[in-house]
Amino acid sequence: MTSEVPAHSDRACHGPEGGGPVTSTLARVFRLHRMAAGKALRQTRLYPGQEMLMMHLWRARDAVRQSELIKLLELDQSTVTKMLQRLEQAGHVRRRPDPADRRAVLVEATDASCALKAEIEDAWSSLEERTLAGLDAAERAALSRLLARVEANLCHEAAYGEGGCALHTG
Amino acid sequence: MTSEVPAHSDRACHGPEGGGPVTSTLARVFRLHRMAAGKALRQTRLYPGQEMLMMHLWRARDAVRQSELIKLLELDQSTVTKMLQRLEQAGHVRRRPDPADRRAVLVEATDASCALKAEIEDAWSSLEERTLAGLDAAERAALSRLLARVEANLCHEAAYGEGGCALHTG
DNA sequence: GTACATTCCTTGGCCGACCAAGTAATGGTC
DNA sequence: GACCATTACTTGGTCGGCCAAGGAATGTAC
Repeated sequence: MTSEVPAHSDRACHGPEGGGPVTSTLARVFRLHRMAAGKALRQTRLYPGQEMLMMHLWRARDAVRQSELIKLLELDQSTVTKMLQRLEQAGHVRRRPDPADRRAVLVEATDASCALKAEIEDAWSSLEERTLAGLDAAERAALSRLLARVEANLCHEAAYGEGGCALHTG
Repeated sequence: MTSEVPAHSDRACHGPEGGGPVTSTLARVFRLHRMAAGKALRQTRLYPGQEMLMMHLWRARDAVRQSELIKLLELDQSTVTKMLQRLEQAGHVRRRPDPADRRAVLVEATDASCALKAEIEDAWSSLEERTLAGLDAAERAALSRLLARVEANLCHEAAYGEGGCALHTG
């Protein structure tokens, strides 16, 4: 017994599984969203995913330890390393060794990158709005809440082998 | 020192969002979900994303044109090409030119791959269930419906965003 | 039937993301 | 001090995913 879901509101673009598993819907939604973000970001010369990192850097006005960044982004170490290498190459980020701990690396946004800040935040909120177009406040809250519960489920799942994801959602 | 869960994260595990976190929640949920899927799939030697392709192939019992597959998966041509090359290399897929149209390529699942079918579908429904754990039927339906609406928004975006839309007031 | 456009697929390049393995510094224990 | 585990980051590899550009067969118009 599965999917007596209505899920028939709109079939503009695709339709393979229609009301099928949330799983595949999730994948499609994410990809569409990422693509839209990528398109919006293209003029800023940032690649999708990098804007997240930069936003963390802008928010923390001081230099941030790379390990802290990794925890915040919940990404693999090596992923962040390579992203930072490219962002540094592009002049958006500066890295220097932490004098207090010679293993660590301190990262900060360059002044040049700050010029992008407003533009990116603008693009983000614009995309957020277009993503949620047609949903009223209650529906948005419901979506947010449901996604948070799903996230908690998956987080718990992931935490079984490792120790990660100290997730809490208000 | 006790070996309890550290859980001394100074900040909650939420991203850099002022008030509308759906966007970043979506990203995290998707990544978590994909990681869980990848872990479940590892024993089958399939990589995350490939199972989607294989499921389409298994569903269509006959050979499928690659272009059809691309439409079904809503992925880039080159992405599918490379996935198929790897799947063929791994023996999960067979490709042959379409005699009726020498541009086209016909793809079908190998018999060997069919051994994975049950296992993968099992893993999928299991993951689906764990993802939605704790949500009752109404909540699942609501989530499905909301995601579908979001998808429609983004789909519309992708279709018309090329140069026509220009409706967001900067 | 020749020229043009379209479709179908491949290649190469790039980035995000993972894992696995390795180096370097730090910390703790004896 | 010497030893070992932990932390912090890097490197190398692989895949999924995109774009851009190309080649080959097909379809269409003139």
